[in-house]
Amino acid sequence: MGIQERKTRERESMRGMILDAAMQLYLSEGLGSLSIRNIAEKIEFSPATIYLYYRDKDEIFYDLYSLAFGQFLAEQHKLSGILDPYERLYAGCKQYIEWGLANPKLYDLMFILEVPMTVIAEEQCKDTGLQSFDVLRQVVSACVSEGKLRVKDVELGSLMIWNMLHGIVSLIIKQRVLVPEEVADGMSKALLDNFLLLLRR
Amino acid sequence: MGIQERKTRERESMRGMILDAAMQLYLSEGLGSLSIRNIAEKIEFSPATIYLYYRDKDEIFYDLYSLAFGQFLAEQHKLSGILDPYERLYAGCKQYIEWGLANPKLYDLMFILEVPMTVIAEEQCKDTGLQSFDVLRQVVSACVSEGKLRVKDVELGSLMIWNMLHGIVSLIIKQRVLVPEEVADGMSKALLDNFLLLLRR
DNA sequence: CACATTAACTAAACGGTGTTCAGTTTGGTT
DNA sequence: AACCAAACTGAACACCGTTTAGTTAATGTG
Repeated sequence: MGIQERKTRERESMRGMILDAAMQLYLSEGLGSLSIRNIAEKIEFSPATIYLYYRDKDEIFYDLYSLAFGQFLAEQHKLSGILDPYERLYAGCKQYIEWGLANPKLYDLMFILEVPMTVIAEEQCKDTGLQSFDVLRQVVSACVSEGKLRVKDVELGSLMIWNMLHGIVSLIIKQRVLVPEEVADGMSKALLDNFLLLLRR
Repeated sequence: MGIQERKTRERESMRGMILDAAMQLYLSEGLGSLSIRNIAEKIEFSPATIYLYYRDKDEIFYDLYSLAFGQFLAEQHKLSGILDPYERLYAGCKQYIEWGLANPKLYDLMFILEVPMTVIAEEQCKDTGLQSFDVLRQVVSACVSEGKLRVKDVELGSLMIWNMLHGIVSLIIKQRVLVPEEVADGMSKALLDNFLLLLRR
């Protein structure tokens, strides 16, 4: 058992090294420089070695996706202490936008890039996505219960909010809304405020 | 002059062939198969020949982007006959979503993918984007003038609408909202209706 | 018509990519 | 010391975008 455990521990640490190198490379050099060979060079192993720990590049990519999602969810979780549902909703939306604008590459990974889903990972991924959406749905549900939102259907209302948040973040990130970086924050906040004002009962 | 014209005509027709082949390849096989070599094979020329008509792959990519945008704008323009501003706004939004869901690859090109902007193309591209946004801004402005929308600032209001539309389309397209294809249309319509109901005065 | 010039085109190469596989090195067990 | 299995890698394959030198075809000119 001890040996088995050590083996899996070593294996996991190697996967961790690979993933770390990949994330560093992706964040600093961009998607174009995220190659198996570059990762290999960074961790000072041969490219072939990576394939002993990851089936293919997609699997690494999926782990990057999970990593990003984990960071995001951790941030969102910090807001769970806010008791008033509407306050929590507002804070969550605000943080969503700010986090997305502050971490465009991670946001890309989570919501924009084609994450090549392995059959195995697909369920897992669906879960991660749903988990995140559930947080939103619950807070919206609470707001509706207190009669604070002009929302008939919780599902549809939550989706609408998410759509708006994603629209704001992704169009700025992808530079379809051309706005100086220092203005983006203010503008997106104004958009959010106006939108939630419409929703508020 | 006649010769000169014929030359440019031939040149343009060659560019057209390349672009056609590229678009066909992109639509049928996806981004991964859109390679210079594949395009060359399709038009039965050597890969090097393509570089006599296009500086690099990015320039082809930018032309694909323009082509997609042109199609989209043509569709939108068909609605300019609708006189009532709110009707026109509603029809435009509905068409935006339907077009996006029906042409996901083209939508990708226009609003999601990193279009590598050449310095020359950048202004042109900004124009195309602004032109499209202007259509929206004008109709929103008209609606506001008639007092039909709860929108204080036309700019912000237009942006908000676009953000919502883009959110709806892109999250479905990128499969972050997992919904069977036949349901997507109905759901997105419900989202749009609910949203515009909030906006309507 | 014959020759010179120019335009159109391509074969081959360079350095990059993901991935595979035969072969070597290494560490632990008998 | 001999063996074995695990860890690792060099070299290759088939792709990619792009460049360059060189060939072929078309044109203009005497």
